[in-house]
Amino acid sequence: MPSNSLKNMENNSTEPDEHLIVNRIYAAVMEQRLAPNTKLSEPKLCESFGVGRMRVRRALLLLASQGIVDLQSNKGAYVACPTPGEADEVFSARKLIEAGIVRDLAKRSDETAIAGLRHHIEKEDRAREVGERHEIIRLSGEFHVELANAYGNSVLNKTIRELITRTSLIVGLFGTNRSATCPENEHAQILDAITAGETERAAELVCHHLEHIQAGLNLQHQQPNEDDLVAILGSR
Amino acid sequence: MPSNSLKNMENNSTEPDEHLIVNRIYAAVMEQRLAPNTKLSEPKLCESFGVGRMRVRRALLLLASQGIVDLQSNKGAYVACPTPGEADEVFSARKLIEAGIVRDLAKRSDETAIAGLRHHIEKEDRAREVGERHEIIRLSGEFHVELANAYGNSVLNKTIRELITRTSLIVGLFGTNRSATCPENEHAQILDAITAGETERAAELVCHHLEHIQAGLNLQHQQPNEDDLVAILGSR
DNA sequence: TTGATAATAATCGTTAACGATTTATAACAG
DNA sequence: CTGTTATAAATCGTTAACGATTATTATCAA
Repeated sequence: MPSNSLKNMENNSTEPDEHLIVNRIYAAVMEQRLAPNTKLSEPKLCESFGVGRMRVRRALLLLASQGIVDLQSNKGAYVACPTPGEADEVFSARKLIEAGIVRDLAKRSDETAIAGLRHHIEKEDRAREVGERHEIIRLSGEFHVELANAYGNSVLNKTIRELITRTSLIVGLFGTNRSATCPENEHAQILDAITAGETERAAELVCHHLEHIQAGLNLQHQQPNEDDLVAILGSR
Repeated sequence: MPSNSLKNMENNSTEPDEHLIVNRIYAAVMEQRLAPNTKLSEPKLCESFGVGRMRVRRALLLLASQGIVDLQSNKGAYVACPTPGEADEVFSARKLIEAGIVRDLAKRSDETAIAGLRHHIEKEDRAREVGERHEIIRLSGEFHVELANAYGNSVLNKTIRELITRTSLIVGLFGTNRSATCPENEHAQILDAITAGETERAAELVCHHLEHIQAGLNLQHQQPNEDDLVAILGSR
């Protein structure tokens, strides 16, 4: 029941900023616990996070500026529903940026960064064995965040995080049954190319990797998700 | 007198969004009419744009999320003062993204896009002849925006616009007397490489171009700008 | 005159309240 | 029973007001 997944996000009450709210929603979208078109009503969010309306409103504005939520005037905030055109743009941008990142990473051959990425891939493998769906999805996307992390540029880091979150929305909308995660072992191949210092091959592998994800989508029939049905049929 | 430059920004009262405020401040920063560390007090902005405090506050939040302004708790909003480390990150990110863009542009060889860029360079040349400082600065930065525009990806477009604006702040802080604009004729060289379809050369030219700008900076002595002096000496 | 201290003014952050629009519910005609 | 209309509830956007903090000015001692 993905419509109740907001309940999982209580307030830690440690951070004064509204970035906490943003990060929580980021995480929920990344793990596909928040489906596209889910309504994010202000009163519900206020209660969930235990903060005033202003904080929630600011967080929603930030999320809207990043294409994660859609603010409809006088109607409210909804988790964004990327169009096929936007999906193209996101993948295109990701290919360009991530190819550049791995190219430079392969040039550097930073041992500790590579070790960290290797460790992450092991975590992915273990999660796949156990079969925790949310965990697999989360780690699968997080690998790409870790790539940007290893590069150590906060600007690109932020952009990539944003794009990966939007990718989660795209996969949630257009993805076929088993396309929610990255094709396995491709991450390992990319890392191998980086480790070997093969810059162009690493860049190509990343591009192909993203194209594989894109190929697993069905951009024609934007499948109406379950939440839509719930909204149409009513919940009581 | 750069401290009064806010006066030039009256409200058009056509657009309902607060993006208008954001864009005005963007433009002012790009043309270096708003120097780093300039205080953006809410009452002044409200009056300048003829809007309520909420709008101004939202705009400032958006600008802060993009690193253009710095929100200091209980003190107010100030035009950001990038550190040398941030400057490095901005240039590094720009090199990666813009190199990728021109590489792909050279691959495509889109006639109309090239014609548009050629036209823009002509405008730059004319402005240089006339000697309008603000105009030169604006067009010089805008060429890079036009590159992203030609690529036609709104995601990269937004990111590049953000980075170029931050570059204006960096040049304003660390730039030497005549380093405010891009080295002339380098834009033309880049476009020539794109037109000729020389992908790698175009990418290298862009990187070198950005490195030239970076080389014209003096990251050691962060020159205290005039506005600081005005604030110290008082204005009456 | 210079420096420190106290009082005043201005600004910021937040909360609460109000109208406006939308959505849900209920009543009713066909 | 279906479709429509009218009422009621809920939500959103905005404005106004209130403490709290900061900046400025004025006062006074050295």
